Amino acid sequence: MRLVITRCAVDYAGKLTAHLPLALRLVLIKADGSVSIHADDRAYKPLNWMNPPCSLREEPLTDDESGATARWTVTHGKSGERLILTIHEVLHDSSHELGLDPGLQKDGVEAHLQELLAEHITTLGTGYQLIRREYPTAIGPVDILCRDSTSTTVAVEIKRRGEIDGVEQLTRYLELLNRDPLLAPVRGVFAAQEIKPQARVLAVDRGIDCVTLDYDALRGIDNAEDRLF
Amino acid sequence: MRLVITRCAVDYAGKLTAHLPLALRLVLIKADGSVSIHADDRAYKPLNWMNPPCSLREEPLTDDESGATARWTVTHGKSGERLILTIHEVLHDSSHELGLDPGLQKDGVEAHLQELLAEHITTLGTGYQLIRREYPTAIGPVDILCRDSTSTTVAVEIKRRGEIDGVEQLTRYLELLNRDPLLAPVRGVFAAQEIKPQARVLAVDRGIDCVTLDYDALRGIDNAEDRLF
DNA sequence: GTATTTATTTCGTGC
DNA sequence: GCACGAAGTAAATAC
Repeated sequence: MRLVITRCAVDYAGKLTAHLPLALRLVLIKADGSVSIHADDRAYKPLNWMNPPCSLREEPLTDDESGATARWTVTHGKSGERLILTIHEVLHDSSHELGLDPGLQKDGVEAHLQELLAEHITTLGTGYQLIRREYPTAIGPVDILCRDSTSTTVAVEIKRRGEIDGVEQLTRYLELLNRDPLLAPVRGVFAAQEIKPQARVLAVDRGIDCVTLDYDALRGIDNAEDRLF
Repeated sequence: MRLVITRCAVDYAGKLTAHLPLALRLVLIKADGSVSIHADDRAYKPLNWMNPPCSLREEPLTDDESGATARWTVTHGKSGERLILTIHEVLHDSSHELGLDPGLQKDGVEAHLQELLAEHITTLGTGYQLIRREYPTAIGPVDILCRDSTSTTVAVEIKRRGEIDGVEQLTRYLELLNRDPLLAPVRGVFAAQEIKPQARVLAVDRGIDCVTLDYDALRGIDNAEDRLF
C-alpha cells in the first residue's frame, strides 16, 4: 500500500467522463494495483478510482506551463478506461507492506434474518408452521412458505429494508403461487426490519400483511434457547 | 486527514455486528470525523468504517494479556453505533491538512442519456415527436412523453441499465396515463444502454417495446451536428 | 462463466 | 428532515 499526499488534478475517461480540479488529496495505491483518490471527507467513497486490474505509469513533466511536475496514467487492463493524474506537488509518499487480510466476519444481514424467522415462524402469529425456506418457483425462490393457524398458505418476503420493489416482488410470487390449486389461496406477508411508508401503503392496498422484524428480539430468542442446551 | 498503518483488530456493533481479526491495515481518519479501515486490496470499499458525525476516543492499554497497546473507540453521534479498534502496533502515523475539495464534475449519466434521446427522439423510429421530458404525473415524472408516427402517445422510461424495477415503474405510469382520455391509448417504450433478460421478458409480456440505446452513437450525432454550426 | 440479488449500500435530489 | 431513485454502483451467490 502506497500513500501519497499530493496537489493534483484528475481526469477520468471511462464509463463516464469526470474531472477533478487542482487540490490537495490522498492517492491510495493498493497492492492489487487499484488506485483511489480521497478528499478529506466521506468515509466510504473516494472522489475517483480505478478498479483492478490496472496499471500505473509515472512520467516526469519538465517546463510545464501550469506548474505540473508529473503525469500519472492509470489504465484499466481490459476496458481501456483511463485515470490521468496531473501532479503539481508531492507532500508525502510512503509505502507499506500489509499482507493479505483475513477478511470481515459479519452477522445480521438478510440471510440471517431469514434463518431466524424460519426458526421462529410463530413470530408471525400463533399456530404458524414452516413449509420451507427458499421455496422454488419459476420466477425465483420465495423467502419463506408457511401455513397460518387456519392452514392457509402464506408466502413471506423478507427484506432488511422494505421498499416498493419488495412488494412488487412478493406480488409476482403471489400471482404465480395462487395459480397452483394445491397451494391456493396464498396470502402474502411482507416482513422487514424497517418498512417504508409507500411500501406499506402499496402492500396494504394489495391485501399483503406487513410485519416489522426486531432483529435483536429474534436473536434474543436464540440466546434464550441456547441457554437451555 | 490522518493516516495510520497499524496492526489491529476491529469490532463493529451497529446496523450489524462484524469482526476483523488482528492484521496490518490502514486506518484513515478524515477531517469530517469519519473513520475507515482499508486492507491492501479493493480500491473502492473499506473493510469497515464509520460515517460522520462520529467521535474517536483513544485510550492506552497497559499490561494487556494479548499484547494490545491501545483501544480506539469510534462512536456515532446519533445512532450509538460503535467501532472498536484494538491497537497492537503502530507503524506509521501522520496528519495532513488538505482543505476543502472543489469536488467532482461528472458527465454521461442517466440525465444526460435523457437529454440526448429527447434531442434525437427519432432514434425510437421515424416520425416520432417529443411532447416533453419529465412529464409530470401524480406518481412522479415520466422520463419522456412523445408521439409515434401514428400520433399514438408513447411513454418512455430511460435507464442506464434496464432491470425489472424499471419495467414496473413504467407499468405504473402507463396504467395512470391510460386513464387520461386526452392521452389514451398510451404505449410504453423501455430504453436503456443495457437491458437485462428478465426485464426484457417482463416488458415484452406487458406489450412494452424495448430499445437499446447507444450512448456513443447518440453523442456522435451531437458531435456531427456541432460541426454543422 | 453469466445472471441475479444484496448492501452497515452511498449518494444526490425533490418535497 | 424524510423519501425516492440512481450508481463508473461493488460484491456475493445462484445457475
